[in-house]
Amino acid sequence: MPELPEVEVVRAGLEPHVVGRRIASATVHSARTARRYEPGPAAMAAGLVGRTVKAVGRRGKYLWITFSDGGDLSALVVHLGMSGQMLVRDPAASAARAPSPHLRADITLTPDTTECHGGPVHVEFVDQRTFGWWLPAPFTRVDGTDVPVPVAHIARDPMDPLFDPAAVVRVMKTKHTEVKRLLLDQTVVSGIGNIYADEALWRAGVHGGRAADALSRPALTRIVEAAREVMADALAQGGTSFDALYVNVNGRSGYFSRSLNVYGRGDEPCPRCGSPVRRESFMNRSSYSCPRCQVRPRYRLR
DNA sequence: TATATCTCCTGCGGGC
DNA sequence: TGCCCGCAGGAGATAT
Repeated sequence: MPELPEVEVVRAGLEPHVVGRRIASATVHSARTARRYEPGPAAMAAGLVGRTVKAVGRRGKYLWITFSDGGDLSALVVHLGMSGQMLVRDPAASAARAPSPHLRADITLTPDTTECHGGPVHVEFVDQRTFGWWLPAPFTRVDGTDVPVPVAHIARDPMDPLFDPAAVVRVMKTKHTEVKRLLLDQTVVSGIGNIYADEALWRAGVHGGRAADALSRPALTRIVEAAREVMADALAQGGTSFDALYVNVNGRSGYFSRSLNVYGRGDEPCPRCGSPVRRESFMNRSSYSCPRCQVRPRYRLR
């Protein structure tokens, strides 16, 4: 599932192929991909044609393409959801084969600046489970940084140079809710999904069901630092992949799933103490933890 | 206002 | 073999 490291791999992979190129054609095949854009998929596609790409940005799990010509909608925000892929193809190769049944949108770009080398490229948005979306949007300034409006409510992620772990800990300390819930709350700290939340909590030795306001500041700091570490490690290995649902722009998978300590390893021995990893239901999804290293609190919130 | 739960969606795997 | 059900989970909407 694309979390921060996976989205960063996609951003870094996309950037050299699209910056300096102009969108020659665009098609948004799925209304669901354009569900957040009121004018609809056809209008979205029409609005993209002729735009020149200046940069590819990211905050947390949100990706955006910035256009150099300004205008009202100067970014295309892309969220990969659970299964979205941004695949860079050779246009001739794309034309020669049958499109993916899960192709939701695609654009063809041609070189527009002298700094841009090579020929046209084709970018496909493939999304099996259709939780992903595209949304053209203007920029706004938040906390001294320009971000697209749909990203304005998203907190800085642990890979952001201006990320402030102490500020995140201060916010967490005020919340009377499970600490894992806060790790998944993108307005508190962004980029963390179910996999990295479980891995960070395991590294910090804290059960995700503990109330954030009942944890000490050092414990919360340990969790936030662990989240940063685990995502940096994952990024170094090209992201996590369990199946073909997460791939980079070339369609290749990352390797970090081999380094996961607890996520998806129910009943397997904890790498630290050997106790069988426990699987629990949390927020309608699975949580994995070590019963010895991460003692479950006696209380239950609510 | 803060927190918790529901809903959207598709494909895979297991059980019957 | 075929059908049904549970599971996976990000994030906005809705409920408490």
